[in-house]
Amino acid sequence: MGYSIKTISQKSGLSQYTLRYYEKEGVLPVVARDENGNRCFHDEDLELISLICCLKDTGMPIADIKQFISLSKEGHSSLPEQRRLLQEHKLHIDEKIKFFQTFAQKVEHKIAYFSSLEEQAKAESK
Amino acid sequence: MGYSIKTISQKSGLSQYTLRYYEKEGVLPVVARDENGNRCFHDEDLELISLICCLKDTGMPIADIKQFISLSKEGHSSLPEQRRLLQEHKLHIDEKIKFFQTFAQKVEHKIAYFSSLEEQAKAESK
DNA sequence: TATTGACTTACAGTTAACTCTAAGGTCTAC
DNA sequence: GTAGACCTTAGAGTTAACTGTAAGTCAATA
Repeated sequence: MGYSIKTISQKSGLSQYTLRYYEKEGVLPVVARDENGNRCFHDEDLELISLICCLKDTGMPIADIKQFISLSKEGHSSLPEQRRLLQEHKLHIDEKIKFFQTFAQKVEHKIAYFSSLEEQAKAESK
Repeated sequence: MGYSIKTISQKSGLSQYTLRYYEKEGVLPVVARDENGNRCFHDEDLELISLICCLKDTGMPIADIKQFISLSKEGHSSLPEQRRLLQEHKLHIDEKIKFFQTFAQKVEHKIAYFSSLEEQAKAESK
């Protein structure tokens, strides 16, 4: 009946410190507690944490994630706004992918250039 | 005969603060000076700055960029090592692209889910 | 000649995102 | 009944990467 912070830390890859920090900052919604006052995570929390990690790892600042999460507490009326935020972020990710692809090419060219310099140096040393 | 720090700031998109900071930290090699002691950038610098931005924007920490740049001062003998670092980073970028593509899909699914919830809410309110 | 503007330095301050410490509560096993 | 593992909080400290400030130099212009 619920997961400890240790378990969630292992499952999510976030440290216990980070999980507490996220809750305190409102990046995570307030987590349920057991009879001893210890955090008691559920599957929905884990799912939300997975989404949060996804947003974070694709470059969304935690202040923005916080805003997104605070909307999800407001129920149905905030669905369009939540969707809008995700769509905006999706554009961001797509841009980043293009950007990364361009830069992967650039780095590849640079690598080829270094290879050619090495060949040249080898030829000269003969 | 050389660009001022202001010009380079405009061309590179890095602030003057950042350019000075990069030079001080060894992220940029030492920049030439004019007769007044002012920085005097050249096209090679601009090219190198462009590579540095590329590495930075694809997630290389500036400590690593610094290491890469310090190698380029050592001439031909360090070419293979420079190439190795770039190749390693290229793998990193490729991984990130895959990761981002996966997450773009995940976010897209979430958007679709929100849309369906909105439809449902609309239907219920009728 | 005085002021304006662009530059210089050294160094202090800021921001985001953790990360750790200290002091303490609760449960289980020996 | 105490040792050890787990949890709690408040708040301090850390790290990377800037960003800003203060005090000063220099050259061109009103």
